[in-house]
Amino acid sequence: MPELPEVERARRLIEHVAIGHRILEVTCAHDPIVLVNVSPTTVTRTLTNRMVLGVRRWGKHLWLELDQRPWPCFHLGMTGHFRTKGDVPLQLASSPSHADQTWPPRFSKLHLVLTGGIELALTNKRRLGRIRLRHDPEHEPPISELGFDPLLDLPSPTRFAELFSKRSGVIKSLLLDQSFAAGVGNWIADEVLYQARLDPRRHANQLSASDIRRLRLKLRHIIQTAVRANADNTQLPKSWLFHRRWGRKSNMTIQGRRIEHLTIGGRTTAWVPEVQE
DNA sequence: CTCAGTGTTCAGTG
DNA sequence: TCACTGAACACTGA
Repeated sequence: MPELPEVERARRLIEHVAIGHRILEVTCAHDPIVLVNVSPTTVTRTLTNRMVLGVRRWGKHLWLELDQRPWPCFHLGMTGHFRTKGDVPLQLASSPSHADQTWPPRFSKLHLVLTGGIELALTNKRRLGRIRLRHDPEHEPPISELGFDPLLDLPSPTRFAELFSKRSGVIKSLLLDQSFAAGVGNWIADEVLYQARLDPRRHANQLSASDIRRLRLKLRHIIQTAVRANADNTQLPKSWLFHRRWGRKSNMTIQGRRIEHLTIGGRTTAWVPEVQE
């Protein structure tokens, strides 16, 4: 599910419920796909009795800073969610509607009971998420291999243009490349290109200075807007392509203009030729 | 029944 | 080295 804004919401949720609390109990699923090179036993032993000091994010990766290393690192894949048992400000709650009352939830991969009676669970229905242990997450793969985070570390206009001049691939693929821009996923890439009025098939090193300037500002604007909305998609501006990119793929329009679909880099790309060509 | 999906990685090719 | 493709991973819902 998540692109940068959803992961940031998960970060805030965990920060809200876990900072300053100690982990009393850990239940970790036996799932060798989600758990990368680590056993459930080791995860449990590593986390039990630890104090949560911080919650950090870079791109779509999330990790906990504990009072003792190694630290747990998470990637949510397409269907990962953090859920909590107990009251949480509504805007931080995981998915807008989770009528699922069971606890711990279905597809739970990690379940933590913290001091103060708070419980936190990581679910992953489709098992594309990952849990890792790292001594220094920022300086070890996979996080060390990520590019800039558009929210935390957007390059200056000059630097941004430099990055583009060095890449020859198509811009849609470049935006999805996590070693270029960490946290951008399929719908954000399409939204940025639509709002910046750029054909997704253009090559990075053939953009003009003003193309690159628009792209940078839209990247920042779209991510900031989605993060301020706490990744509640219903709150995103009505004018955004986001609201119209899915559904039946025929006869879709935005402001009277036809939405077309292409496959670029193996992903469906929604775009509006009249605006972006 | 089939296929695509708010994602990533790896093998193979040019 | 870089860029691109397709497959794999696993499951649900249109």
